[in-house]
Amino acid sequence: MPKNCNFIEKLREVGLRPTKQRVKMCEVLYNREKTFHFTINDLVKLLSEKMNQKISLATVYNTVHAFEKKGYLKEISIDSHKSYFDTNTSAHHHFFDEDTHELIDCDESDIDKISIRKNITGKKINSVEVLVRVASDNQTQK
Amino acid sequence: MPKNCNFIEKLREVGLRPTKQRVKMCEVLYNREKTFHFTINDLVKLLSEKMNQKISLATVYNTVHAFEKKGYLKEISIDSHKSYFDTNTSAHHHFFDEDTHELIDCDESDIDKISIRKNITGKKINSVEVLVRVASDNQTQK
DNA sequence: ATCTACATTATAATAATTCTAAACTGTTGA
DNA sequence: TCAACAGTTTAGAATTATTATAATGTAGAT
Ligand SMILES: [Mn+2]
Ligand SMILES: [Mn+2]
Ligand SMILES: [Zn+2]
Ligand SMILES: [Zn+2]
Repeated sequence: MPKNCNFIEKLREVGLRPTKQRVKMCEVLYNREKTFHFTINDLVKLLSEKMNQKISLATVYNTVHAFEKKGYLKEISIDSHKSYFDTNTSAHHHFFDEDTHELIDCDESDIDKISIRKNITGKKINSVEVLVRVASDNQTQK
Repeated sequence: MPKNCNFIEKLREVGLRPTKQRVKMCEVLYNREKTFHFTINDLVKLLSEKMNQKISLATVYNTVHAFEKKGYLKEISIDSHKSYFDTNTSAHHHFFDEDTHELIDCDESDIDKISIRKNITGKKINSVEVLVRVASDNQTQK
């Protein structure tokens, strides 16, 4: 989603009422250069601290899920104990930094197309995603 | 872990006291032909219903995490809302059936080795795992 | 048999998420 | 323009998964 676009229009296009809470959340999520990976907690903090916007927690959850359903956000499973969301809704792979708990997008050139030779009868493949877990390289005892 | 092995010995080997709760959990987890993928709830149900073994929920959590730390179990992140564990602790890929919420192991021949061309300075790769989400193929409107 | 460190248990506490029901607001069309 | 309605927000309660607490029990050693 480009910078400075009209979030009111965007929301209307998918049938979401452009309430001020939703518009503010769009600003936080999409007025940025790069993909944003976040937890609900990250988002609540950004809204209250950086944006000075008091939004009830229930609304943050509701809105995130509304955005997810409309294709504005994608949920990423990295850690069974917390939900991560991604403003990059296309199919893509991730690095996960186990030290900082940060997600990093891969692009096409980082990982070759995965070829799946297994087939499950009656089932179709919905997605194929790779997760590369990394951590600091601290056994350099030269 | 092979069938009918001596769980008491196995537990001692890694420094876990073979209490009756732990041995019973070993039986449920490892006396089976194939890899077992489960949630804590699945395991509690099996213990109480099938094995007629009353074990406190805290013990099930404690023991699962003790087994995880000792390399008897591996946690799998599939769904941010629930923890899945796997008796197959080797590096391997999965299919996840979104209809039944079942995990299926891939073997070597199912997916080629993944080549990672991205490098993050100061970080080493801990694991590379693929998750293939599948669901029933219901758009056969011939 | 006794001792001690570790394990189990019931229960309370915490954390993430969802529900509820009342108040509020964007949109529509008279 | 503005009443009416449907959809939205909200505070707070409820629910669910998980972890902590502290008393009791037990495996393994002597
Ligand atoms: Mn969710
Ligand atoms: Mn866990
Ligand atoms: Zn991403
Ligand atoms: Zn597995």
